[in-house]
Amino acid sequence: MSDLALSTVALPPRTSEAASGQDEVPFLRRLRGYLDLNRSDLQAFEALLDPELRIKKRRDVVCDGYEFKKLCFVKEGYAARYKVLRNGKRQIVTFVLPGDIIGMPVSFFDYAPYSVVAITDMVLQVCTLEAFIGLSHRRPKFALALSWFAVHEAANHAEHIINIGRRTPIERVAFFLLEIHARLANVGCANETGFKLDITQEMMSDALGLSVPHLNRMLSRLRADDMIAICDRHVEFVNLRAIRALAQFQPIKPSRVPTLNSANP
Amino acid sequence: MSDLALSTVALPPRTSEAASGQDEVPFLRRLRGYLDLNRSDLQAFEALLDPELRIKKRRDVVCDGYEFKKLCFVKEGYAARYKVLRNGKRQIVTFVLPGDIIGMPVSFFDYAPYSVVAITDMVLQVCTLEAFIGLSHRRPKFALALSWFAVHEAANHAEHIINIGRRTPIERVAFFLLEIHARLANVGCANETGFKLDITQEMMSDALGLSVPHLNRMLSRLRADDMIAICDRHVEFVNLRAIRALAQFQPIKPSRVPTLNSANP
DNA sequence: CGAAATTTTGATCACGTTCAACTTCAGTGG
DNA sequence: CCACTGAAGTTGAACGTGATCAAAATTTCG
Repeated sequence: MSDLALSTVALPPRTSEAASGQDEVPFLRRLRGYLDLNRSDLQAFEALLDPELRIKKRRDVVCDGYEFKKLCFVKEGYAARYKVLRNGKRQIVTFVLPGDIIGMPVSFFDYAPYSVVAITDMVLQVCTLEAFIGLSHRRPKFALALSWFAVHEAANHAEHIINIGRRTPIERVAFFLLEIHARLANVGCANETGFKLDITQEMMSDALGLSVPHLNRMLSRLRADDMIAICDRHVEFVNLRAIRALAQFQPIKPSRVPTLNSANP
Repeated sequence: MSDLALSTVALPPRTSEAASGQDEVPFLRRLRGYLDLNRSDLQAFEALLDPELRIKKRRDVVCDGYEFKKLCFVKEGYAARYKVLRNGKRQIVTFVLPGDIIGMPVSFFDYAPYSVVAITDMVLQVCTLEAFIGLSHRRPKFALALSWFAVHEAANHAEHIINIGRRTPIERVAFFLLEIHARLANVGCANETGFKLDITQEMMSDALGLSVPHLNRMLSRLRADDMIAICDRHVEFVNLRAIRALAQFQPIKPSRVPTLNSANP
């Protein structure tokens, strides 16, 4: 519970409440998975943020080929990072979930190499990349957190590569569902055995490199085999053990940033 | 040869020479693509390094499931990061080239999520992850460099996802060759229009999610269509424009770390 | 030089794409 | 309230691509 009981403890209960409470924003929850943040860190971080930004479903947040230099911490909603090829085919590189950062990696390039589209209505906390860099110089732990973030992202991508490269379609779909569930659970947006899947089958197929009909058949088969149950976009894992075995799913999560005897310049 | 000319030595012209010279180690070349390093930075970095490590071809450097907490900066040689599935199929997530870091991302997990095998004999510069973290606290620019590194890696993975997800086999192979070439060229290990490809077709097929025979046919076709020429493992792009068009290849490289008015703690 | 690894070629066939039609459902205006 | 629209999900049939298996040719290496 009280991961931050150690902060400084100046204030009575408020701090620890907000610090570890259910109502914390997903991004900070994610950060706390990587390292400890004291109250001063939090204040410094929050000082960077612009007012909350609300994005409508279906809006492109980032456009392939245009400059974009912001970090948008996703508080609510889903997005998809994608690219369309000449032949009209679209590949979704990854789904951006609460606790993820839109602008990672696009803001690290002169021109965004991908587009990002909002799948649902979204709420974002925004700061400029420059501001975050500034913070990183003053408090290196934020730079390290950024590294951990990026590494985590790379590892997720690696899993995705393995998934579409060498798994059969049925395994691929199973793995995908488990992965999304794990990522949502990691930021407190899913329960033990199920989650809300606000993603159309067309998008899933574009993420998994399958055709829509075939993806549909695979989902049907998972249902027929009593692995999952779907009721208006809520996915429930009926037989978690079985589907994990099928997908050969192993949850991926980076270790914490090692804490030395801290900053001594 | 004189990669370390810059180490202690207080000589005037040597420094700037070594700083941008052809003979610099690939990793530092890579770093310099992200940000400026002064002599003091270099010394601090080199102080972390263990003696050079030589690895024999075919050796596993990292083993899936075991702890590994080092950063190995590749000076010479190629490696492959991979995972094998239950059915015996292997997916190569990415090839590790000079200037890359073995241990990224595996060292950021409690247990390595992938294996890494040396494809050729290798020369590595090694330090512990902890030591690098320490340096990052003292000099935040290294933490930022690490972020840029990880982001670059994630972006390369994203390209790989797009490649195997939505490109046809022939485009896939073409893209792959262009990508490897670009990455080698970025650290000075390839010439304008060709490069040494020390990777068996079996490995390529495991990276691209194709069968060996089919990969072979695609390579033949690229040769027949006068896109490439291969002479004992040296690939030459005969018609660079054509193959780029075929692959829809766009080189990917992160912008530089923005320099504010620098560290003011 | 012999053995093993790698590349190349061929024949067959299953799998997943493609294309098409149909269903279901939510939203909208007459 | 119902007809209309468009998006999303579902099902079927036919086709073609790329996997699979097998074997030969070639190269690499001990």
